[in-house]
Amino acid sequence: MKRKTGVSGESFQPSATETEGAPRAGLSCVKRLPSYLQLLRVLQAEGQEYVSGTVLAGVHHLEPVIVRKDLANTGIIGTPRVGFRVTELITAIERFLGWDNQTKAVLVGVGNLGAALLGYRGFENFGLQIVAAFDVDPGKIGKWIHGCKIQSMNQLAGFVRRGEIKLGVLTVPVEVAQEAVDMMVRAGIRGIWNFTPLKLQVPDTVVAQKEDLAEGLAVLSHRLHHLLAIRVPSPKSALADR
Amino acid sequence: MKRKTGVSGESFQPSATETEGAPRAGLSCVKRLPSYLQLLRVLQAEGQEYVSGTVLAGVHHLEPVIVRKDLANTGIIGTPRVGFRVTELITAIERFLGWDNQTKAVLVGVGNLGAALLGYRGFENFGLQIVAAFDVDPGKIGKWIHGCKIQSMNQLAGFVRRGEIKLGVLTVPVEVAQEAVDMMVRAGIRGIWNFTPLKLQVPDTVVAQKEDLAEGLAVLSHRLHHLLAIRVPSPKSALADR
DNA sequence: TTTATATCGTTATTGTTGTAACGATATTAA
DNA sequence: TTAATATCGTTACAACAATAACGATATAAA
Repeated sequence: MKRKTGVSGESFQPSATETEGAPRAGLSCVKRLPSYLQLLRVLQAEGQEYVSGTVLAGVHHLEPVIVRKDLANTGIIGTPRVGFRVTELITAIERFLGWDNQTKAVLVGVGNLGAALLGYRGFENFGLQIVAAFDVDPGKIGKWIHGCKIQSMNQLAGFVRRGEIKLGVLTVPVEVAQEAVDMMVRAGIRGIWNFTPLKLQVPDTVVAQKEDLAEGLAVLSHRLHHLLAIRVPSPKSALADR
Repeated sequence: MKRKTGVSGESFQPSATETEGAPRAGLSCVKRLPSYLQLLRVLQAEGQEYVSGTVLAGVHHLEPVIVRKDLANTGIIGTPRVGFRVTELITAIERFLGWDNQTKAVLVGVGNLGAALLGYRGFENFGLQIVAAFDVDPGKIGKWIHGCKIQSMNQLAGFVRRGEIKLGVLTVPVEVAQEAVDMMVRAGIRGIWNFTPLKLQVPDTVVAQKEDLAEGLAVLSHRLHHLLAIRVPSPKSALADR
């Protein structure tokens, strides 16, 4: 196994800013890892012991080499002609993403979206465990939604400190988003998953990740627009294919 | 047009691999446009007549030149020292994204997430109008959610054909996702906004856009992981900043 | 044993996206 | 009128991501 330290291939980044050791994977890699993980869990359940990068690539319509590079970032090593050990690979990806231990999180803002996220079981697969929900609406406080008691915003800071919660899900109306964020930051939250369309102001000791549905919709609209413009809309052709 | 004495020649322009006219905007551009639009609507409501790319950039923490390039893709032309006319800019972006006319859409799968999306008012700002919802659960069929009647999947094809619906929102459980998609495609749906973690199989007369929450969460986890690893977790420091 | 082949890991090349630089232009101020 | 300046649009350059190419290695077949 070769261990080149700073060759063009993989280590971008002005180096000195990062901590040693980690090859600093690209963003696109990080985004693809969960989809591998999802499939790997299925394979594990089926009792598959090994899986090749080629197979992973096929399912997700990617080039095998991309998969191999992505996986290399997690530190795993495969064997030629065989592939990767499924259990090992799951562990490697989970550790790389910080999903090896369930991360406790609070949810702020129990509207339509907030309630839906509380009810979403899938987060357990992504190392996320929403342990409490907060809102300002007296009509909601005290009620239970999907096994989670809704508490007053006044109780946020205490709860976060006591539980050493590091992660917050932000699903409040955009008008009060920054205010809510300030409270979360003061309470000690270090990462915010932002479902509002606002660019949040946070100190650089906190990371904010914006989840913007409009982005995906824009891409879809734009592509659909082109598609409909290019090919004459003929319902027949859509039928023929599969 | 300038004539620089470049050594490397002029083989740089995006060159017309695409259908005539459009300079073929990048994906990243398309993703940013909605956030500009959101702010522009606010400015319009405030009665602002002009806005500069610099201001737009400042709000979203982007470089002004990126904004100018993005806007250039929509075909708008600004005036130096003044900026862009707000109303014109809104129109240009909406037309570019295909949001100038409300696009009717159906939603398939009224679970937690589906119901939440039905209740989300914001889509009207994105040219999207969900006009019907479908599910297989007899317990849900016939009920109304957020002003939308839930219908049986058997009624999907007829409804889509009669209304000439082109867009579908997919919020079914992953196990039945492909099956639902096949029905949608046969009915004449041309664009699918996919909220399941499955890579859909669609003919190339249909575009499928995957909306993957796990992606964003992965990025957040990974960044948070690094942040917590680098700086010693000290609640004090988080307080100090803003 | 030898050969064929699927797959791995790495490096090289090409393409796409972001940043920097710069001339052009409209408003404001001297 | 002239000078200063903010902003626009474009081009040149740099950083990142995807693709292509290639040697290395483990299994299977001859």
